Amino acid sequence: MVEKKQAIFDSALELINECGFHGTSMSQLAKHAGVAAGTIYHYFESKEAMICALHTDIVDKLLESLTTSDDKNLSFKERFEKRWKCIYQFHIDRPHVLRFYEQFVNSPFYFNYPKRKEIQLYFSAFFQEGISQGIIIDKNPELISGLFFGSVISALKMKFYRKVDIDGSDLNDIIDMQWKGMII
Amino acid sequence: MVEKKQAIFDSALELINECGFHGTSMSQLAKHAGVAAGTIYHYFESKEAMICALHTDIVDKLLESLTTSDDKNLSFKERFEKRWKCIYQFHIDRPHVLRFYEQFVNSPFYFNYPKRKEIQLYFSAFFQEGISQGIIIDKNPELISGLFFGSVISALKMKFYRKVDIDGSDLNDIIDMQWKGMII
DNA sequence: AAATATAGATTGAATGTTCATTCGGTTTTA
DNA sequence: TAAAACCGAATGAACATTCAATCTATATTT
Repeated sequence: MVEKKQAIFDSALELINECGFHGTSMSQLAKHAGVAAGTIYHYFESKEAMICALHTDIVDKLLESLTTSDDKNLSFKERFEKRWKCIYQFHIDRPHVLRFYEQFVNSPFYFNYPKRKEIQLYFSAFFQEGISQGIIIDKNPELISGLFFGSVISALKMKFYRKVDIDGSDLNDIIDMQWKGMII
Repeated sequence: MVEKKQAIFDSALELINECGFHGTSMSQLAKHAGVAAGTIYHYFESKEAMICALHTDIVDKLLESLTTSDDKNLSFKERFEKRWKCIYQFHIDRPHVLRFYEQFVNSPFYFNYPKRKEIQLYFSAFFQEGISQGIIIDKNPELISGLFFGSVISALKMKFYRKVDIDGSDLNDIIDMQWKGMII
């Protein structure tokens, strides 16, 4: 059943957010998700496999969200803005994701993890378009996209971790700053 | 003896970098550092206390490095550039710090952790200077400094995690992009 | 200068707890 | 009625931490 799997994912996000990567045990997780410990192992081979599956699930949802909201008829600047806000909103809607995601991508698990390339390529391709159109500065698109993604994460960390009050006009300021730096 | 303490810190960085935050046990750490398990508990109350002390040690070293390299006679742009490069170089010189640092600041440990404010204030104050001088855009300096720090971290992650080749001219490009976004 | 005392540093085997994982059995679903 | 989903107590390994004993270095006494 998909519901139990999702309950496990949701609980994992909540518990990891609160107790950290370590600090979250499988029995805790089972209890919180309302399933037996054995059930988790019916769906996932191990704790590590569950965590990797959760990460994949999140990345898939984010990429889908980005793809459906993208509109090639808009100007590149508008697409840039939309993309930035899409990632931001994704996390606002799922406030437990950020900590999990950041813990995961900074863990040695992540090294040699295939999903990594997918999201990287997705962003690089977008900025390559901008470079080809002569709008974005002609620098390594991997670099550009890394800084772009990083600026969303920075903003989210300020909001979630540091409780810096960020309103809609602040968001536009941040996006503008990022844009100004990247255009020719 | 200070050497044993430093050996424990160095080993912790190395092991956490390789095996993650969890995945690094105290017996492993003791063995790697060439001390007995009990010795670690002579210096630190617990594993968590050791990790917090390690973080404090790193932040202190970074702030000292920033303070000694700062020169108020230089132009604000030059100071901006120097500051960016100082953080970058700090990590290049200590390649095991980044993973540990990022794991730590994204863990729930970090919430309500006094050292956090110190580094935040240090950066905010710098950008407040720039704003007062009419050089930096008049936005919340916490926001500005968060994005500044974030851009260094993004660059470092690309270098260390994604093995993106970043040379000296790339660094200047990244700093330039960041600068262009932040000036009036 | 030698002998002794003292405190702090260091050891590592022992402890009790917690953990990820298993598996024989039960319930649900198709 | 068979297969798949689910349960949760049981298991053994790994873990953080402790502590009584030993060592080291320095201070104090003879």
